[in-house]
Amino acid sequence: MATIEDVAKLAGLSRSTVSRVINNHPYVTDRKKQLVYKAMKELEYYPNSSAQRLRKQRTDTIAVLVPRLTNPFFPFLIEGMEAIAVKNNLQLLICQTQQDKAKELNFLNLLKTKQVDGLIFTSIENEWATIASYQEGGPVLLCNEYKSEAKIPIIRLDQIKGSYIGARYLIEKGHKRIAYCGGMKTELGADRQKGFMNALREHNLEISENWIFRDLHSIECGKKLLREILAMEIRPTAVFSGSDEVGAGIIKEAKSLGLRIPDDIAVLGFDDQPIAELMEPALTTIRQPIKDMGKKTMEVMVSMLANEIKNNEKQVFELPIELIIRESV
Amino acid sequence: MATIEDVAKLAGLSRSTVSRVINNHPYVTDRKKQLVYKAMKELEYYPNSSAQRLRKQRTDTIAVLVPRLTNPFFPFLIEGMEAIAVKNNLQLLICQTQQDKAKELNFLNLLKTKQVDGLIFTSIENEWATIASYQEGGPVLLCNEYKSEAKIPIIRLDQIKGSYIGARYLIEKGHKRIAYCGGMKTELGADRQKGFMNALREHNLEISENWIFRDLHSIECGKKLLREILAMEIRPTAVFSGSDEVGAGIIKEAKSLGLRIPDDIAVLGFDDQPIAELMEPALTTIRQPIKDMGKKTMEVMVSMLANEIKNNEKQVFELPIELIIRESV
DNA sequence: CTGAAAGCGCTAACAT
DNA sequence: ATGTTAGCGCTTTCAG
Repeated sequence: MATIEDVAKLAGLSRSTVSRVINNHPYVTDRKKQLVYKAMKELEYYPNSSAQRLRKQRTDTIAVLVPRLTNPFFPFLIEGMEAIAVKNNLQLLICQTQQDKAKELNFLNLLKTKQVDGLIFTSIENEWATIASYQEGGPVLLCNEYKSEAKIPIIRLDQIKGSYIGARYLIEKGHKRIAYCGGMKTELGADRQKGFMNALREHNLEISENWIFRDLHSIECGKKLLREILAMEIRPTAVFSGSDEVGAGIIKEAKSLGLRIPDDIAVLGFDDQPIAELMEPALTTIRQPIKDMGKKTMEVMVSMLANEIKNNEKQVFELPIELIIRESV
Repeated sequence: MATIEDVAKLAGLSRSTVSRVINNHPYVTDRKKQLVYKAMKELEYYPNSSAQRLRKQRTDTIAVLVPRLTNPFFPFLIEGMEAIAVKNNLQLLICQTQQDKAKELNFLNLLKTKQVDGLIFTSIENEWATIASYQEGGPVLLCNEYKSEAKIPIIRLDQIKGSYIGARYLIEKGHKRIAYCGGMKTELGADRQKGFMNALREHNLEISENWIFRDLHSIECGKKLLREILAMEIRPTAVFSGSDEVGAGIIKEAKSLGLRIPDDIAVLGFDDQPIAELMEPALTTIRQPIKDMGKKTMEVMVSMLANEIKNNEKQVFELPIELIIRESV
């Protein structure tokens, strides 16, 4: 493989000049520029990116930590991020944590080993205190999930409001016994539950402990949840399902058991993913502006790389969330 | 940031020795090893990956070109690849071509600039002749889509057989007028159509040109396709839809127009993605062993990196394909 | 078993 | 406007 030296020799110039044309620096005569181009072409020269990175102390790469790509939420989020990244000549390194603490920590080393210039969390597995120490490696920011202790930019939705309007809608439709499905390990999960509870409290409704389901994410989980509900003596009449996947599973299982939706049981989704609209009945759900959130996140990252936004300053960017009314409630 | 030099000084040793312990070389006294570990910890030292790459002339990274991550087929494929990659200390660089020729070509430069050691195509936008010249940069292989001219390993399914068994099943169910949906730009698309046609020919059936649909991929496309079919004078009674997304769109639209499936129109999907089972009626489809294909692909890549499989030798690995009978046919 | 030294390929002062 | 030079941080001969 040809090196910059080979190009310089063939063009009869110095390495510096070749480097200048590679990097589009000014002050190079057109004539010499052509000479360089010709030599590069002749030798099929391509700059070695490791050498460039080592020398420039910059990789123009951003790590994006996601739990898994098979959850369609994240590909959409990435699509938004990438749209802005390409405009700024940044490359994304997509890292699947598989919800594994050790893997997440491992990916943080990308920052320490200078393999990436910045890092974006879209989910958080470890304690924030553990993660915080990695910040020296470069800009770190939070998208989607968040920790209020984190002194960094956060791009998120108002989850309290989201679940509040969802729950209120269920109540307005006459439901008094509503099951809730959502995690409590994350702050996002806690906020969602808070919003849900706020709506219930406003209407003097209560929720019994066994109507609360934790850590359900998949279609299968939704099916199982429905079966559990059906086995209860006092059954909820509606489920706040926390994700469109779980909601879809509930609907699917309900129908195969001969239940009518929303008459026998109402289902509210979360996210507004493609399946929401495909279900029969179509899933009423809470829409998150996923792609916009991705875009905004990358815009903030770009600003941080340009030092326009400080690394260690808390700053919350909140995007709107809305209820999409279909047929399942 | 601390460098290897700092660690060496603090430990009272040479850079070479420190490097040896970083890379787990034999022949380092335990005592000195401990000294090094202690110093590394004290200085919070992490090796600079650009420097390592430059020196080792290796990145332990494989580029994976996919059209887009929002098509759920690809996240599953990647999941399979990654399972094998992590076991072999390889990192994946996931690249979305967005089905753009120029973007695809651009990603090929990752090989020339030595940013990755190998590259995997899961879709192909450019002519093979254009792509072939990039092979010098390192192992290149084809997964899912293929070009028979390509003199490299190919991991694929028997698409001719897949669509043949699908079409035969439709015929066995009594359908004589079957619409076909699929691309012709790729060899994969051509093979699928070939298998489909084979089945028709065996049963002396014909297909009229306007029952053939091209380049449909999304749910929306499926909906539109159904409307077009309904506007025809002589309507097909079944659709070979080429993907579960398109199939789902057809079903959704059919139901909202009050048609019964499969009585009024039968639908056959392709892939067996999660939505296939969720649809009402559930989608009969042709299952591709996506995850296994990903795994096999990465296994072959590992062999190529170890020079166990030659770079420029054609070799086809074919995985099984099967019909999943549900309710839509 | 350990250290000295060379150099991977590139860019950016600095000098002219 | 161009060339000279000094590294970026690391690994790997080679010697001992």
